[in-house]
Amino acid sequence: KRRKAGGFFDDLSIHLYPAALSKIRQGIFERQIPQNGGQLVSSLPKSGQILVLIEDNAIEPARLQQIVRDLSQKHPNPEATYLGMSWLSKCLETGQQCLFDEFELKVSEPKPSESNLGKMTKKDEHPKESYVDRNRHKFVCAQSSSDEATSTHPNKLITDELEKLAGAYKNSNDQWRAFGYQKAITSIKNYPKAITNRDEAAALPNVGKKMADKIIEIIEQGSLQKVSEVCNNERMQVLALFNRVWGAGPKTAEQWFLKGHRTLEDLQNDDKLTAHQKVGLRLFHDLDERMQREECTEIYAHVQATALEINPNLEVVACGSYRRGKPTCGDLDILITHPKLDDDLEISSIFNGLLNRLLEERATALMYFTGSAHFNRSMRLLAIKMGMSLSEHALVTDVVRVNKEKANTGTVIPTPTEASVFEALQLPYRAPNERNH
DNA sequence: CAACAGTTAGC
DNA sequence: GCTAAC
DNA sequence: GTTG
Ligand SMILES: O=c1ccn([C@H]2C[C@H](O)[C@@H](COP(=O)(O)OP(=O)(O)OP(=O)(O)O)O2)c(=O)[nH]1
Ligand SMILES: [Mg+2]
Repeated sequence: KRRKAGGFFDDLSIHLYPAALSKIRQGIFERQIPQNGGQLVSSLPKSGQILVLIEDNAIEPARLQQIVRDLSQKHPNPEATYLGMSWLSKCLETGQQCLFDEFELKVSEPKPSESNLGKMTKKDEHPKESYVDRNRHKFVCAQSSSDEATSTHPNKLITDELEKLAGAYKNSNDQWRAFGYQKAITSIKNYPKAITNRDEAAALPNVGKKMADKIIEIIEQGSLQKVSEVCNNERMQVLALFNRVWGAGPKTAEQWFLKGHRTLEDLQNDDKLTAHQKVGLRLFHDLDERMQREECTEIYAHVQATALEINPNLEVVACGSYRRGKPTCGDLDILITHPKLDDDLEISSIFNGLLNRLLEERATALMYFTGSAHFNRSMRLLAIKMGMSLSEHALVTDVVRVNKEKANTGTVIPTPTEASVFEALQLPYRAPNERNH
């Protein structure tokens, strides 16, 4: 492990560019470079000699060129040298600093024949559908939510059992396994017939081999062995209870359990609660219940009236499950905006700027706050696949992601209405009550 | 084997 | 930076 | 957990 004197990377500053670089290779290189005298640089400096290493193993030359071009524009540094990662591999193999020669990546202008214009004509000749165009209909945001198929559908026994596992995994900090279960459960709920065999199950979207086996076990045995193994123990029961405290999640629940806490009373006697958790405990039973829609209507009327007394021009909209028409609501989500038309010279330019944003962001904020959460995640995932990004602030296009990180933040698409957001994503419009996913 | 949404706030 | 919330 |  000790740093060798006279290593073959002595006095070299090296940056590993993460695009297309697997975590395993990255780990190896991050250990090897300092061991041989090199200096790892985590961010790109504006000046000074630096070697920028880019994965060139199994990557299209055009993509490689694009990365080099982007880098030299975003982090201009005349003393930077761009090299393929294979140079590093060769150095490590041969135990010496190899010549840059064929490994050096030069910044080149995109060839006119490869430009967008060229691509467009090529596309027109072969109107092959893109991945997104072929799969857009599979996103839940492209479909209307089935109005409560959830309580009556023919595979209820199966989804009830799987939901127990999904919840257990969520409560124990296995969010992605829980996410996988949840997607499978949604597919099963939308399937109109009672499932009878393994292939039928595995044919459903987001149901793989392991899930299909579980489904068959539930059909044949009436229950799943795994459910009792995972859920029926003190730890899981206590985690489920603690996760219902507002302000506590899987991590805190686990800590509390390890500290020896088992009941809400134990928690109340803990002197290390956050402000949120104290509220969560005090209102535990209140927050655990959902309100009737009618109660929300009353609360909304009160909030709206109060807001309008302050400024009669305010727009006050009830969002969340209420706007989606649900008969019960966990809370009431209210979006307040200001329908500003012209800059008001009576107030500061900073405040005018904020009011303009309130107007520009109204539709994306309304989309976000109306949900459901699952619907939002689906629509945001579709945006990613289309090279865009959707948040409560804006829909942005031409986003370039390098390993999920945004390398280019893109351009805001104006979206004056909810319908314009659906349109930009080439989705059929869905009214709020069709977003109950 | 990486991705599975994107943001804000408390501590 | 981690954790939790929306 | 499933997918590409
Ligand atoms: O993880 C989340 C949680 C919420 N939201 C959005 C969608 C959701 O509809 C809205 C309000 O959140 P809330 O938790 O109140 O959900 P809800 O849909 O109103 O359901 P509930 O009846 O439980 O309040 O915020 C998200 O985008 N992501
Ligand atoms: Mg709500």
